[in-house]
Amino acid sequence: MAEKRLLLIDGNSVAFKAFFALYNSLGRFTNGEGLHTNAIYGFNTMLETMLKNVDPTHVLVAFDAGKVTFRTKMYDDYKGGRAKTAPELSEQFPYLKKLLAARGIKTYELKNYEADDIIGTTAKRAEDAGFATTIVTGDRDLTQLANDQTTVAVSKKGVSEVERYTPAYVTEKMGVTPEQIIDIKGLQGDNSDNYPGVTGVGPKRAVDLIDKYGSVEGVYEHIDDITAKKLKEHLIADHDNALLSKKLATIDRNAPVELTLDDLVYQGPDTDALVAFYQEMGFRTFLKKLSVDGETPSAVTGLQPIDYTELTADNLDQINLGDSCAFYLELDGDNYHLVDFAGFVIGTDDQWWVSRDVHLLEQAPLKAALEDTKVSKQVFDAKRTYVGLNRLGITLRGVDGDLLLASYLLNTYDNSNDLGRVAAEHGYDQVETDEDVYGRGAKRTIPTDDTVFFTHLARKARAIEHLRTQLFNDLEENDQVKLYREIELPMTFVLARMEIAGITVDADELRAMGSKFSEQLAEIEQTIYNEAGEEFNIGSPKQLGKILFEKMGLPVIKKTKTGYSTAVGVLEKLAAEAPIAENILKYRKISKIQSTYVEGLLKVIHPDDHKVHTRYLQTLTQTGRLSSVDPNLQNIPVRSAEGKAIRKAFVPRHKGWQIFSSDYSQIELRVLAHMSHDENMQEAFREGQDIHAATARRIFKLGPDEEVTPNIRRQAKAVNFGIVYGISDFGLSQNIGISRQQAKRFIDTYFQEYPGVKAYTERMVQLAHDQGYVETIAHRRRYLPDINSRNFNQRSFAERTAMNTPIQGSAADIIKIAMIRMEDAIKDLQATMLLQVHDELIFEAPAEEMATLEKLVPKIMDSAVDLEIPLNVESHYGPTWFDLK
DNA sequence: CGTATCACG
DNA sequence: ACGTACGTGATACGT
Repeated sequence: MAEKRLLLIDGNSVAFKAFFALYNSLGRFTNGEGLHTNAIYGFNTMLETMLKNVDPTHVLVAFDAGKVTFRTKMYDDYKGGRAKTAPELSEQFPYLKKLLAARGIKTYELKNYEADDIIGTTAKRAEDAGFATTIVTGDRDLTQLANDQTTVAVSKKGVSEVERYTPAYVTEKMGVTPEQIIDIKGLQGDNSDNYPGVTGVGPKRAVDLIDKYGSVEGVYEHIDDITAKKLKEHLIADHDNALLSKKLATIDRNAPVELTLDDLVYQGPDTDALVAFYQEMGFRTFLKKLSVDGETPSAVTGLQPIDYTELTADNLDQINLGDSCAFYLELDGDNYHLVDFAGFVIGTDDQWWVSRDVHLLEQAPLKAALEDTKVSKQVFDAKRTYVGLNRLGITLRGVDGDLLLASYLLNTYDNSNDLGRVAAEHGYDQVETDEDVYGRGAKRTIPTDDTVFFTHLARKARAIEHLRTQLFNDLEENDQVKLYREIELPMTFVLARMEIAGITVDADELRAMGSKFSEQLAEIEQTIYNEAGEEFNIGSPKQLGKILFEKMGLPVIKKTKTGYSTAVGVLEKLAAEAPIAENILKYRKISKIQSTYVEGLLKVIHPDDHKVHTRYLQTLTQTGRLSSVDPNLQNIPVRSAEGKAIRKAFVPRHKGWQIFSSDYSQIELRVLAHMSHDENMQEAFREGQDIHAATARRIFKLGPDEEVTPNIRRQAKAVNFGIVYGISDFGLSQNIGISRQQAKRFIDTYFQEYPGVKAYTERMVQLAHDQGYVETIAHRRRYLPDINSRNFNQRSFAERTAMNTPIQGSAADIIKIAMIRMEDAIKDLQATMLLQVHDELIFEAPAEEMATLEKLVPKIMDSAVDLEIPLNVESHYGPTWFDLK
């Protein structure tokens, strides 16, 4: 290692990168005063890694001085048209400088010059003085500075990871030497810095030309050797542009930088200043890293101490909870149906009782308080708490506040299952995350140290009590109190009871299917090996790709990031000329069913009750739908005959009982008809028409006597789906295998025929722009920050979600309302509601209740909300989930 | 731990 | 010109 090592950092560009790398977590990174800290956090992460890796003797962070530089004098529009820096980022720069000062790192900016030029100049001086230099930047243009003594580390997508550009690596990666980077930029220009280059020359042609002729000047010396006519014309016409662009791209290595290398000596941080800074920013993790030994945690973490009392059988009677308390049941893992209990905390008004012995909860006065509707409980994740207590024989009642639900409703991105995280998102910093206290992944354990564990529990309870008012005020402000009180909170207990009920799965049936599938798999496997001429792992896309496209020489239809695509669409195209493709598809289908459904389900059948108990995640999706895990019972096969057979194993829990199911037909299109007020679409639903056929008549302009063929109905159905998903001509064309132009004509005609729908899509996008979010009929919100993104993809995605979320989310609202009313409606029956699959509810009940359910369930479902058009519900029942008729 | 694939609405 | 359908979860592979 060289004796003198210089670390040079491009301050603006790294901060920018850090800001966007952590942009999705913008909400999580704010300090007590509401200052955003994501860029500072990311920058500091980068600093820690680079300081460790480079171990520099000298450090400098260079910043841009302002908009006007010598380059803007050369070219007025340099960096013109750039959107203003986000205020959430600009506000962080002063603090970034404060961080650097505390770390003992020099910062520097120079009027009329950019950070690049300071770096280029300093790097050159360092080279002359025999330094080894590392430049850190987010901007690949700086790789022009790479040479034997200087490496350019360009930060990758995350901030702490960098790609190190040595001259050899520059050539490998970009196809030219570091010195030639500026020639490339000269020819191709730079969109983000807003200078033009030569028309028609992109990265590919630029590299070709520079490879051949060495430099921009070289290209023009040999201009007559260029045979491509158009290219030559453009080169001649844009000669001035090319020279100017090259100049603009060239980093000035002789800028009047006043700092000498001696000014940059790095002696490490001022620890006191750094601790103070981390505290100001609320950087807990960084603080922890600083406190190696000796220091008391509270001084470092900024956490106030907290008092608590350990409960025992002897002091139980001293508890006084009054009419309201906070409660947190700690479990040793995610699956609350199975995992061990770890302890609990209960209390109010800074009186916290804690214990590891959950059986104390079964005794007076705790059990009574937990079951008393008049003692209002504040919790975090009521469903988890309800199921956990149920295992102890306690029925939780009187829950008034669920912080997790409230937080999710306020912002669907705040869906962490960790109280500490959620608290931090709402600006409360007096509780650590479980990850901080218990560790992560395999290393996660409940601490054996009572003080550590109980302190954390007490802080959780205090956080629940503290945050309650704030979150409820926010709900009120958003007009979401009804959504919380009348939908999500009651829903959580309905779901808890469904999860506890579980659904019976016939393991013998599954095992029998499993052996049949194994035989089939063995047979197909042999056929495939014969066709391929060798044995290989069919389950490995990589090995499969080699066989199909290299050994067998089949045409490559699509590529993925890492190699050849072997997805269904590709194999279907290949099937015509290669029978192996058909067999692979068959193999895939069966092995999917075997591993995910036969083996997967067998693993989670509870040995005592022969049931599976899923967990519905109520605070995960961005639309308000539920999701189902461990196992996922919302994706049990139905579309293929082989897969559907799995449903034979889902049976009622008693002999003589039946499985009963009701589903909304086309609920999303009906919601669209309602929200868009489109008269034509509403008419179709009011008259009970087949909506896809009706759409087909309209977009294909069929006369009254013309027949809707299955094929045009299928196409119309795809267009209807497309509309719901936030249509694009490309997406539609891909889906039904037509040309993009054809797809565009379909969409145009669709919007002519359903003008209300067109207006709806435009209205939702506009709304998202104006208020930053869209809403469902029950005021569920989804924020769409990307709606104003300069990135086309991100913006387009946000626009499609703006159209889709109110539809999908309102449908989710509707079935939730139905489920809550359903519990009450069937309370006198033996029927039990078991599953929800987005637009479908599944029950088990004695055969003699079928007739009742057939009337009752659809009635509750279709009257859940009052829309401008009717809802339609269809019901089926049978001895297993497979045989519904 | 990320990627590809495929199961569902 | 950009490069796409919306919302999920589980499994196997390979780094």
